[in-house]
Amino acid sequence: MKRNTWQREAVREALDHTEGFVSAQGLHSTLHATGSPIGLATVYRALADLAAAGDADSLQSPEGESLYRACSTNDHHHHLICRNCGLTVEIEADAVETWAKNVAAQNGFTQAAHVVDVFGLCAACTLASAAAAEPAPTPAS
Amino acid sequence: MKRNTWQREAVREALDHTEGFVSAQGLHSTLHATGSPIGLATVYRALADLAAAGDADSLQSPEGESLYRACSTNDHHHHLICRNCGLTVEIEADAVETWAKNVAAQNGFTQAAHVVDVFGLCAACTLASAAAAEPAPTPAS
DNA sequence: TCGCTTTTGACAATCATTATCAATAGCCGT
DNA sequence: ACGGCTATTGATAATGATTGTCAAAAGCGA
Repeated sequence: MKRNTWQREAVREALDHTEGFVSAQGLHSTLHATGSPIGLATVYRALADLAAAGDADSLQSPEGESLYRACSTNDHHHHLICRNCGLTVEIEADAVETWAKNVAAQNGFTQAAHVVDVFGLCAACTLASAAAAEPAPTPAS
Repeated sequence: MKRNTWQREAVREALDHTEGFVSAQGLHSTLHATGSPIGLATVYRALADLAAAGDADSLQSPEGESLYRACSTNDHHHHLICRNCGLTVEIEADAVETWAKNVAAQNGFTQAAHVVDVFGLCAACTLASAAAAEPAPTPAS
Protein backbone atom coordinates (compact mmCIF):
# COMPACT_ATOMS: atom_id res chain seq x y z
CA MET A 1 0.00 0.00 0.00
CA LYS A 2 1.08 3.56 -0.66
CA ARG A 3 1.35 5.68 2.37
CA ASN A 4 1.08 9.37 2.61
CA THR A 5 4.10 10.96 4.17
CA TRP A 6 5.09 14.55 4.50
CA GLN A 7 8.33 13.73 2.76
CA ARG A 8 6.61 12.71 -0.39
CA GLU A 9 4.45 15.81 -0.21
CA ALA A 10 7.51 17.93 0.29
CA VAL A 11 9.16 16.52 -2.79
CA ARG A 12 6.06 16.93 -4.88
CA GLU A 13 5.64 20.48 -3.74
CA ALA A 14 9.26 21.41 -4.22
CA LEU A 15 9.04 20.05 -7.72
CA ASP A 16 5.88 22.02 -8.38
CA HIS A 17 7.56 25.20 -7.27
CA THR A 18 10.48 24.62 -9.53
CA GLU A 19 10.44 25.88 -13.03
CA GLY A 20 12.56 23.99 -15.47
CA PHE A 21 14.43 20.87 -14.56
CA VAL A 22 16.15 19.91 -11.35
CA SER A 23 18.43 17.06 -10.53
CA ALA A 24 17.57 14.85 -7.59
CA GLN A 25 20.53 16.23 -5.75
CA GLY A 26 19.51 19.76 -6.53
CA LEU A 27 16.04 19.17 -5.26
CA HIS A 28 17.47 17.66 -2.14
CA SER A 29 19.55 20.76 -1.57
CA THR A 30 16.54 22.97 -2.13
CA LEU A 31 14.54 21.01 0.38
CA HIS A 32 17.28 21.25 2.94
CA ALA A 33 17.46 24.95 2.31
CA THR A 34 13.78 25.25 3.18
CA GLY A 35 14.36 23.38 6.38
CA SER A 36 13.25 19.88 5.53
CA PRO A 37 15.55 17.31 7.11
CA ILE A 38 14.59 14.92 4.37
CA GLY A 39 17.14 12.32 3.36
CA LEU A 40 18.80 12.13 -0.02
CA ALA A 41 17.76 8.57 -0.67
CA THR A 42 14.19 9.50 0.08
CA VAL A 43 14.27 12.26 -2.48
CA TYR A 44 15.47 9.79 -5.09
CA ARG A 45 12.72 7.38 -4.19
CA ALA A 46 10.01 10.01 -4.14
CA LEU A 47 11.18 11.33 -7.48
CA ALA A 48 11.19 7.87 -8.98
CA ASP A 49 7.69 7.27 -7.64
CA LEU A 50 6.48 10.56 -9.01
CA ALA A 51 7.91 9.78 -12.40
CA ALA A 52 6.43 6.29 -12.35
CA ALA A 53 3.05 7.69 -11.42
CA GLY A 54 3.21 10.13 -14.30
CA ASP A 55 3.28 13.15 -12.04
CA ALA A 56 6.75 14.07 -13.12
CA ASP A 57 8.78 14.00 -16.26
CA SER A 58 12.35 12.93 -16.35
CA LEU A 59 15.06 13.38 -18.89
CA GLN A 60 18.79 13.18 -18.83
CA SER A 61 21.05 16.12 -19.18
CA PRO A 62 23.89 15.79 -21.65
CA GLU A 63 26.13 15.37 -18.63
CA GLY A 64 24.33 12.20 -17.73
CA GLU A 65 22.36 13.34 -14.74
CA SER A 66 18.70 12.61 -14.43
CA LEU A 67 16.62 15.74 -14.34
CA TYR A 68 13.05 15.92 -13.15
CA ARG A 69 10.28 18.34 -13.72
CA ALA A 70 6.74 18.63 -12.47
CA CYS A 71 4.30 17.39 -15.00
CA SER A 72 1.72 20.11 -14.69
CA THR A 73 -0.36 18.89 -17.53
CA ASN A 74 -1.50 15.56 -18.81
CA ASP A 75 -0.31 16.66 -22.17
CA HIS A 76 2.74 14.81 -23.25
CA HIS A 77 5.21 17.23 -24.68
CA HIS A 78 8.89 17.61 -25.30
CA HIS A 79 11.55 20.18 -24.79
CA LEU A 80 13.86 22.48 -26.62
CA ILE A 81 16.80 23.07 -24.37
CA CYS A 82 19.58 25.58 -24.68
CA ARG A 83 22.75 23.68 -24.08
CA ASN A 84 24.47 26.77 -22.83
CA CYS A 85 22.12 28.63 -20.53
CA GLY A 86 19.64 25.87 -19.84
CA LEU A 87 16.65 27.79 -21.14
CA THR A 88 13.86 25.33 -21.68
CA VAL A 89 11.03 25.78 -24.10
CA GLU A 90 8.12 23.42 -24.09
CA ILE A 91 7.19 22.18 -27.49
CA GLU A 92 4.22 20.27 -28.68
CA ALA A 93 4.88 17.41 -30.95
CA ASP A 94 1.71 15.68 -31.90
CA ALA A 95 3.23 14.86 -35.24
CA VAL A 96 6.18 13.24 -33.54
CA GLU A 97 3.98 11.34 -31.13
CA THR A 98 2.08 9.85 -33.99
CA TRP A 99 5.20 9.16 -35.94
CA ALA A 100 6.84 7.39 -33.01
CA LYS A 101 3.80 5.25 -32.43
CA ASN A 102 3.57 4.31 -36.07
CA VAL A 103 7.21 3.50 -36.44
CA ALA A 104 7.14 1.30 -33.38
CA ALA A 105 3.99 -0.47 -34.51
CA GLN A 106 5.31 -1.01 -38.00
CA ASN A 107 8.25 -2.86 -36.56
CA GLY A 108 6.24 -4.92 -34.15
CA PHE A 109 7.38 -2.98 -31.14
CA THR A 110 5.15 -2.43 -28.17
CA GLN A 111 5.40 -0.28 -25.09
CA ALA A 112 7.08 2.34 -27.16
CA ALA A 113 8.61 5.18 -25.28
CA HIS A 114 10.43 7.84 -27.10
CA VAL A 115 13.17 10.22 -26.30
CA VAL A 116 12.63 13.34 -28.27
CA ASP A 117 14.50 16.36 -27.17
CA VAL A 118 16.13 19.10 -29.10
CA PHE A 119 19.26 20.70 -27.84
CA GLY A 120 20.67 23.85 -29.33
CA LEU A 121 21.79 27.35 -28.61
CA CYS A 122 19.10 29.87 -27.88
CA ALA A 123 19.18 33.21 -29.65
CA ALA A 124 20.98 34.96 -26.81
CA CYS A 125 23.63 32.30 -26.47
CA THR A 126 24.10 32.15 -30.19
CA LEU A 127 25.08 35.79 -30.17
CA ALA A 128 27.26 35.41 -27.13
CA SER A 129 28.93 32.42 -28.63
CA ALA A 130 29.59 34.16 -31.91
CA ALA A 131 31.07 37.12 -30.09
CA ALA A 132 33.28 34.90 -27.98
CA ALA A 133 34.57 33.11 -31.03
CA GLU A 134 35.62 36.31 -32.76
CA PRO A 135 38.53 37.43 -30.57
CA ALA A 136 40.67 34.35 -31.09
CA PRO A 137 40.15 32.87 -34.53
CA THR A 138 43.87 32.28 -34.93
CA PRO A 139 44.86 28.84 -33.64
CA ALA A 140 48.45 29.39 -34.75
CA SER A 141 51.13 28.87 -32.12
CA MET B 1 48.85 18.26 -32.07
CA LYS B 2 46.84 15.14 -32.88
CA ARG B 3 48.86 12.01 -33.20
CA ASN B 4 47.95 8.91 -35.01
CA THR B 5 47.97 5.84 -32.85
CA TRP B 6 46.86 2.32 -33.51
CA GLN B 7 44.61 2.55 -30.50
CA ARG B 8 42.56 5.30 -32.01
CA GLU B 9 42.36 3.33 -35.24
CA ALA B 10 41.26 0.28 -33.33
CA VAL B 11 38.45 2.13 -31.64
CA ARG B 12 37.30 3.71 -34.85
CA GLU B 13 37.32 0.37 -36.61
CA ALA B 14 35.59 -1.45 -33.81
CA LEU B 15 32.91 1.18 -33.87
CA ASP B 16 32.56 0.86 -37.63
CA HIS B 17 32.11 -2.85 -37.34
CA THR B 18 29.45 -2.49 -34.74
CA GLU B 19 25.86 -2.15 -35.74
CA GLY B 20 23.67 -0.34 -33.34
CA PHE B 21 24.94 1.28 -30.23
CA VAL B 22 27.70 0.29 -27.87
CA SER B 23 28.68 1.60 -24.54
CA ALA B 24 32.28 2.60 -24.00
CA GLN B 25 32.68 -0.34 -21.71
CA GLY B 26 31.14 -2.69 -24.20
CA LEU B 27 33.46 -1.50 -26.92
CA HIS B 28 36.37 -1.98 -24.61
CA SER B 29 35.30 -5.56 -24.00
CA THR B 30 34.92 -6.15 -27.70
CA LEU B 31 38.38 -4.82 -28.34
CA HIS B 32 39.87 -7.01 -25.69
CA ALA B 33 38.06 -9.96 -27.18
CA THR B 34 39.78 -9.28 -30.48
CA GLY B 35 43.11 -9.18 -28.76
CA SER B 36 43.76 -5.49 -28.37
CA PRO B 37 45.38 -4.75 -25.04
CA ILE B 38 43.92 -1.29 -25.20
CA GLY B 39 43.10 0.43 -21.96
CA LEU B 40 39.66 1.40 -20.82
CA ALA B 41 40.53 5.02 -20.30
CA THR B 42 41.87 5.17 -23.81
CA VAL B 43 38.64 3.85 -25.23
CA TYR B 44 36.75 6.57 -23.43
CA ARG B 45 39.12 9.19 -24.76
CA ALA B 46 39.05 7.89 -28.29
CA LEU B 47 35.29 7.72 -28.23
CA ALA B 48 35.05 11.25 -26.94
CA ASP B 49 37.41 12.42 -29.67
CA LEU B 50 35.47 10.61 -32.32
CA ALA B 51 32.25 12.15 -31.11
CA ALA B 52 33.81 15.58 -30.97
CA ALA B 53 35.15 15.19 -34.49
CA GLY B 54 31.74 14.23 -35.73
CA ASP B 55 32.81 10.74 -36.67
CA ALA B 56 30.55 9.21 -34.07
CA ASP B 57 27.19 9.94 -32.57
CA SER B 58 26.42 9.55 -28.95
CA LEU B 59 23.22 9.21 -27.04
CA GLN B 60 22.28 8.12 -23.59
CA SER B 61 20.40 4.99 -22.80
CA PRO B 62 17.50 5.30 -20.39
CA GLU B 63 19.76 3.72 -17.82
CA GLY B 64 22.08 6.65 -18.04
CA GLU B 65 24.95 5.13 -19.94
CA SER B 66 26.49 6.85 -22.91
CA LEU B 67 26.14 4.87 -26.09
CA TYR B 68 28.11 5.46 -29.23
CA ARG B 69 27.59 4.54 -32.81
CA ALA B 70 29.69 4.97 -35.90
CA CYS B 71 28.63 7.78 -38.11
CA SER B 72 29.34 5.86 -41.29
CA THR B 73 26.98 7.67 -43.50
CA ASN B 74 26.01 11.23 -44.09
CA ASP B 75 22.50 10.06 -43.83
CA HIS B 76 21.12 11.09 -40.54
CA HIS B 77 18.76 8.53 -39.17
CA HIS B 78 17.46 7.34 -35.86
CA HIS B 79 16.89 4.10 -34.08
CA LEU B 80 14.21 1.95 -32.68
CA ILE B 81 15.75 -0.03 -29.87
CA CYS B 82 14.38 -3.01 -28.02
CA ARG B 83 14.94 -2.31 -24.38
CA ASN B 84 15.03 -5.98 -23.62
CA CYS B 85 17.13 -7.72 -26.24
CA GLY B 86 18.88 -4.72 -27.72
CA LEU B 87 17.63 -5.26 -31.24
CA THR B 88 18.16 -2.08 -33.16
CA VAL B 89 16.19 -1.04 -36.19
CA GLU B 90 17.26 1.93 -38.20
CA ILE B 91 14.46 4.27 -38.99
CA GLU B 92 14.22 7.19 -41.31
CA ALA B 93 12.70 10.27 -39.95
CA ASP B 94 12.69 12.98 -42.53
CA ALA B 95 9.50 14.32 -41.03
CA VAL B 96 11.13 14.52 -37.65
CA GLU B 97 14.25 16.11 -39.04
CA THR B 98 12.20 18.84 -40.59
CA TRP B 99 10.10 19.23 -37.52
CA ALA B 100 13.12 19.54 -35.26
CA LYS B 101 14.68 22.13 -37.50
CA ASN B 102 11.51 24.15 -37.65
CA VAL B 103 10.88 24.04 -33.96
CA ALA B 104 14.41 25.15 -33.21
CA ALA B 105 14.28 27.94 -35.76
CA GLN B 106 10.92 29.15 -34.56
CA ASN B 107 12.37 29.64 -31.12
CA GLY B 108 15.52 31.32 -32.29
CA PHE B 109 17.69 28.35 -31.56
CA THR B 110 20.72 27.54 -33.65
CA GLN B 111 23.01 24.56 -33.84
CA ALA B 112 20.05 22.38 -33.15
CA ALA B 113 20.84 18.80 -32.43
CA HIS B 114 18.09 16.46 -31.60
CA VAL B 115 17.85 13.28 -29.67
CA VAL B 116 15.14 11.21 -31.21
CA ASP B 117 15.13 7.60 -30.29
CA VAL B 118 12.35 5.19 -29.66
CA PHE B 119 12.68 2.50 -27.06
CA GLY B 120 10.24 -0.34 -26.79
CA LEU B 121 9.82 -4.07 -26.76
CA CYS B 122 10.27 -5.87 -30.03
CA ALA B 123 7.71 -8.42 -31.13
CA ALA B 124 9.66 -11.35 -29.74
CA CYS B 125 10.27 -9.74 -26.39
CA THR B 126 6.66 -8.61 -26.20
CA LEU B 127 5.55 -12.20 -26.42
CA ALA B 128 8.15 -13.36 -23.94
CA SER B 129 7.19 -10.62 -21.58
CA ALA B 130 3.48 -11.36 -21.87
CA ALA B 131 4.13 -15.04 -21.22
CA ALA B 132 6.16 -14.23 -18.15
CA ALA B 133 3.43 -11.98 -16.84
CA GLU B 134 0.68 -14.57 -17.27
CA PRO B 135 1.50 -16.87 -14.32
CA ALA B 136 0.82 -14.23 -11.72
CA PRO B 137 -1.79 -11.73 -12.90
CA THR B 138 -3.49 -11.65 -9.53
CA PRO B 139 -2.06 -8.90 -7.33
CA ALA B 140 -4.52 -9.70 -4.61
CA SER B 141 -3.06 -10.55 -1.23
C1' DT C 1 -5.04 2.22 20.80
C1' DC C 2 -2.39 -1.95 18.87
C1' DG C 3 0.14 -4.03 15.63
C1' DC C 4 1.65 -4.93 11.20
C1' DT C 5 3.87 -3.05 7.18
C1' DT C 6 5.70 0.53 4.62
C1' DT C 7 8.85 4.14 4.61
C1' DT C 8 12.56 6.57 6.12
C1' DG C 9 17.42 7.77 6.41
C1' DA C 10 22.35 7.19 7.19
C1' DC C 11 25.77 4.87 5.10
C1' DA C 12 27.98 1.55 2.25
C1' DA C 13 28.14 -0.35 -2.27
C1' DT C 14 28.05 0.05 -7.15
C1' DC C 15 28.70 1.76 -11.62
C1' DA C 16 30.22 4.56 -15.27
C1' DT C 17 33.23 8.04 -16.20
C1' DT C 18 37.23 11.22 -15.45
C1' DA C 19 41.61 12.69 -13.47
C1' DT C 20 46.40 11.56 -12.35
C1' DC C 21 50.95 10.84 -13.63
C1' DA C 22 54.95 8.31 -14.89
C1' DA C 23 56.41 5.76 -18.94
C1' DT C 24 56.00 5.21 -23.84
C1' DA C 25 55.83 6.24 -28.49
C1' DG C 26 54.85 9.74 -32.55
C1' DC C 27 56.22 13.28 -35.17
C1' DC C 28 59.09 17.23 -36.53
C1' DG C 29 63.23 19.43 -37.52
C1' DT C 30 67.86 18.77 -38.30
C1' DA D 1 68.16 8.42 -39.78
C1' DC D 2 68.35 10.51 -35.15
C1' DG D 3 67.17 13.16 -31.11
C1' DG D 4 64.24 15.36 -28.53
C1' DC D 5 60.01 17.31 -27.34
C1' DT D 6 55.37 16.41 -26.24
C1' DA D 7 50.99 14.08 -26.92
C1' DT D 8 49.18 9.72 -25.67
C1' DT D 9 48.70 5.73 -23.19
C1' DG D 10 47.19 2.92 -19.33
C1' DA D 11 46.79 1.27 -14.42
C1' DT D 12 44.74 2.97 -10.75
C1' DA D 13 42.55 6.24 -7.77
C1' DA D 14 39.10 9.56 -7.45
C1' DT D 15 34.71 11.33 -8.33
C1' DG D 16 29.88 11.71 -8.40
C1' DA D 17 25.43 10.11 -9.06
C1' DT D 18 22.37 6.57 -7.96
C1' DT D 19 20.79 2.32 -5.55
C1' DG D 20 20.80 -1.22 -1.92
C1' DT D 21 20.71 -2.29 3.04
C1' DC D 22 18.59 -2.58 7.32
C1' DA D 23 17.21 -1.12 11.81
C1' DA D 24 14.22 2.42 13.69
C1' DA D 25 10.08 5.19 13.25
C1' DA D 26 5.72 6.36 11.44
C1' DG D 27 1.22 5.51 9.04
C1' DC D 28 -3.04 3.15 8.45
C1' DG D 29 -6.52 -0.31 9.34
C1' DA D 30 -8.80 -3.00 12.76
